[in-house]
Amino acid sequence: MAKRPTTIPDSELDVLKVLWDRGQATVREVLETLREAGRQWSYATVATLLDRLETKGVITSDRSELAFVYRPVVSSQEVRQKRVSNLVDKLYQGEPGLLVLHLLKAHPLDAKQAKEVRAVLEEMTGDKKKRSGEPSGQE
Amino acid sequence: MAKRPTTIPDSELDVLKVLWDRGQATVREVLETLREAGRQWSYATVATLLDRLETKGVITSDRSELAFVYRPVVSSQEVRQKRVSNLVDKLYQGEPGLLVLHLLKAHPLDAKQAKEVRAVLEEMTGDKKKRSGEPSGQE
DNA sequence: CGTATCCTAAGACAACTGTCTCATAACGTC
DNA sequence: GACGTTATGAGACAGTTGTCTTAGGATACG
Repeated sequence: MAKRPTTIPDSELDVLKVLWDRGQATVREVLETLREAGRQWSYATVATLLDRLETKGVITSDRSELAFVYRPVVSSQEVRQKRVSNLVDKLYQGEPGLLVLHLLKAHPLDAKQAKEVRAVLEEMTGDKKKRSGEPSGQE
Repeated sequence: MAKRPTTIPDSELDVLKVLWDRGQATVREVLETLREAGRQWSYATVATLLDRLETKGVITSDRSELAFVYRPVVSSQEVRQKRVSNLVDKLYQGEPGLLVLHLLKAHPLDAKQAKEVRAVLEEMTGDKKKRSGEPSGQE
């Protein structure tokens, strides 16, 4: 049977986010960070989550020190990309535009972001030439 | 321990989508529709999925006929809304604007949708007065 | 050395997902 | 009214997720 695609459940995502933010961290550091953010997990829970992430190949660990140091292997970009695609496919008939409209209608943007969005739109329609080689936007 | 929030996994979502499309359907009808769409599930699988959806309160069944007729209770809007919120919270720091930007950068819209988006933006920034009474977007 | 402390390993365990098998009840038809 | 068709019901079963317990190894420091 076809191996299910690697999926990152919510709890693992919370852990992964900490690694994205700090670049790397030990179990305890992740734990502390999450504690501050309100997640009341036990040490073992965090360790398990990190372990599962590593098994999935999403992060690696440096085991040369006593406490392993974990580091992300995939970027938040990649994960976001995947989640968004999935959402669009499942609920927006594969039409990202529908999701954009939905978002704008449901949550008004603040002025700054509205301006940014408009800028992107400009570029898209005004500057028609396909800039397909664009190296996937950095934020 | 707090009951986990009602979640609709992908397979159930596929079934639910059929109900949204057709308004209502029996197990067999759902099965046929999914078959045509390429989903090779057994009758029992579809029945289970419908059953689980009903348990979750997402759909209801009319049991007066031999074959139960299932009908959605929650709209696609609601489900979409929830999924999007979750995505934004988990991966876009609760900032819908970031997701919008991401979407626009990653997938150019076609002209029609671009225009629509612009229109929504206009309304948002130009017409500042809170028109909160707007009857929650019909598509 | 002794013992408190921190770390990982192993795995438990219930709930949820993905899928299916089998039993059994209702129906339609000759 | 017996037979094949279709339906539901019950539940099996492996894999995933959410969370933790317990055991045992390494470290630290008096």
